[in-house]
Amino acid sequence: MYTIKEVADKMEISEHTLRFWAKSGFFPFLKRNHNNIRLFSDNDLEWVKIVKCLRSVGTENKAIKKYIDLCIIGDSTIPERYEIIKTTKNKALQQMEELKKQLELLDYKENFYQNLIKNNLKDEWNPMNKSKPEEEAV
Amino acid sequence: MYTIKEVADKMEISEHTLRFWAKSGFFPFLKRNHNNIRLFSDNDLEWVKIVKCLRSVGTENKAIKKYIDLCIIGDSTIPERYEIIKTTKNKALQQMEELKKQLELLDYKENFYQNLIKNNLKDEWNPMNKSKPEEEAV
DNA sequence: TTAACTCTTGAGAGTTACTCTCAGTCAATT
DNA sequence: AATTGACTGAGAGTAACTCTCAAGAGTTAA
Repeated sequence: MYTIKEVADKMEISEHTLRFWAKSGFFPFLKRNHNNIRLFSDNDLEWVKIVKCLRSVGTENKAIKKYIDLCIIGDSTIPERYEIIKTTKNKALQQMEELKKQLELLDYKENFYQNLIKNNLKDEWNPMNKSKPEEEAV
Repeated sequence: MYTIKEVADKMEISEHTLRFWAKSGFFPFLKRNHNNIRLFSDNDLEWVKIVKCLRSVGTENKAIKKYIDLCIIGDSTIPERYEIIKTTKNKALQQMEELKKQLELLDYKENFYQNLIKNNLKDEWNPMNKSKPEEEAV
């Protein structure tokens, strides 16, 4: 059993966020001790993991709650949960592609600046820069 | 020259967001026509591109404004801009790793549900499920 | 054993970055 | 002349945190 702080450290999620998620109903089996303090079981950690996963792919909290509720309902909702996971996975793959594209731009910019620095900031008028250098030097 | 709607379509950013970014000072050279309507040049599109890139990697708007301002100041800020790009790139690479990790979990879940469905939802008591199936079936 | 320190709690205010609504302007079409 | 459609700014609304605060336990140090 783990305190909220331990879970926060272990999962790299702030205590605030964990409390917020708990209040949102994301950890339906989370128990408290006699002092009203939340104690996370290993099973609760699995819920934290899946919530973190869904959030990191941009799933809205409302949709996460829906998934959690489907889990609680039980086996009859397995096909629906399967669809949600598939959709989420596709979203993640799309994000991967987008991130790759942005990394290409960042690579380009990195090289661009590196060259300027290597040449002692003197090639302001390389082909990248047209009539008004300061407008182009994005 | 492009209207805000054309840019919105081309770049897959909402008009609202573009106006919000414009008001935030992210497009310092953006001009208007005689009817006060924003007209984006190809150069303005480059600014949209870099802002979209920085945002998609989670850079705060305040930090983006700072980068834009450095661009406007000119050549003396090249080393600083270079550092920003490098830091941003590292952040993007980290996000890539995180996304890969989450994709593994989603793959696992996908297979898990697929198996349940293939076996007509009958293997509720496979090793994944302990004493209380509904608590484990995350 | 009292004081200091740490961890936790809930309530609620504050923040970021949109996102949307609305009333109004303007140009072009019917 | 009336309608349509793109655009405008101001400002309200929203999601998901993020932070502050006062209060209450338990642990440790003098």
